[in-house]
Amino acid sequence: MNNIICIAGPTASGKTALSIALAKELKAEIVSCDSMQVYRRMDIGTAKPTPEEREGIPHYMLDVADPEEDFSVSRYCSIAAPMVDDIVSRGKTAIIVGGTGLYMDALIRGNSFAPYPATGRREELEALAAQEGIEAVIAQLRAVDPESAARLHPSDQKRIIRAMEVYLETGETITAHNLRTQALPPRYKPTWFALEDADRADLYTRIDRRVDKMLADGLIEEIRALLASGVPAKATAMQAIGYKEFVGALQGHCSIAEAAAQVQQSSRHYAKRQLTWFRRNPSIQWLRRKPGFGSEEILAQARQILAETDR
RNA sequence: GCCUCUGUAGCUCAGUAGGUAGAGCAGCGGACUGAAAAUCCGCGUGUCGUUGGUUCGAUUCCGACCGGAGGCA
Repeated sequence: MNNIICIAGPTASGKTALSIALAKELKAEIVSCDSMQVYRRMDIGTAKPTPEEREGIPHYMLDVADPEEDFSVSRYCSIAAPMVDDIVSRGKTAIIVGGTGLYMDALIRGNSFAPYPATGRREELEALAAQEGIEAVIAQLRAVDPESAARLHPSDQKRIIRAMEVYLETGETITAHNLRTQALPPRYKPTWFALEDADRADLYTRIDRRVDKMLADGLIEEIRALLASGVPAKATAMQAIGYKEFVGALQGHCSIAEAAAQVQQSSRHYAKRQLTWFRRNPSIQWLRRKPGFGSEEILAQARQILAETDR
């Protein structure tokens, strides 16, 4: 039974169109898995499906946070998992679709995460790194969790600090935590799909066009409204590609045209990283888009694979 | 028409006192457990414009030619 289907893929690869077409055929409901579409009032720049595009299919995990809030994988899972369970309990299929690989894997595997430090410890560690250098933090980490200290690249300050704070906060090293949680059986056993262009250049062309369209659809106005309503320019949500660059332009750091080119560039890089993430998932069945393929050919591929796995 | 500068990686440019060349960006590959649209790592052969000459050896020196930029008329 395919009562849970995952659709992954890079940005602008056609995930939304496929998910809705499939949902109509299967009478399924859609659970978004996107770290930026969770934010309200960020619609154009996140390519959130519009109410019309949704064609009446129930969508979950869209607009579940305000842009000034900090969101996280763990928060995503804690809201999304009950929704998936609910859909399945009603005898329906849940289609989990999105490009945030970490969120999707965590939701499927049912990962548990070490708690966020509430004590200002992260700030302390960041201050230590700023004053004495990251080596000071690495030295601390090496003393309690030599595996992490060796595994993490010295430049990856974010993960080094996180590894140290997990230990300080919980008394368990992140190495031990990961080993323990990864040994747990996965929460779901979905049918996995991911979209990829046979020719990468086609993807990049689509990305460029999408950015142009976002601008034409009023992305700048959306960002202005966000800033005007008090969303800080440094909020996590404002780190989103397509937002941070135009915020810079609005602050006078560059022209809108230059920012747009930067958004296209960042999106291409991001798409590549997404592909890298999904490629290591051996369960994924790749739907390859050849030049000239429309959504119909992709849907046909998915339909065929589902028919085979359903037997 | 004459003079000067210029032609090296997809792009912008270094460089070789003659021993076939290297940065940034792009591109490609990878990592990833409470910021993930974040964060981080790795990968540089290209007719050195074309063609003659000098030389053991030329991308490097000389000539001609073909592009490009500027100047003088």
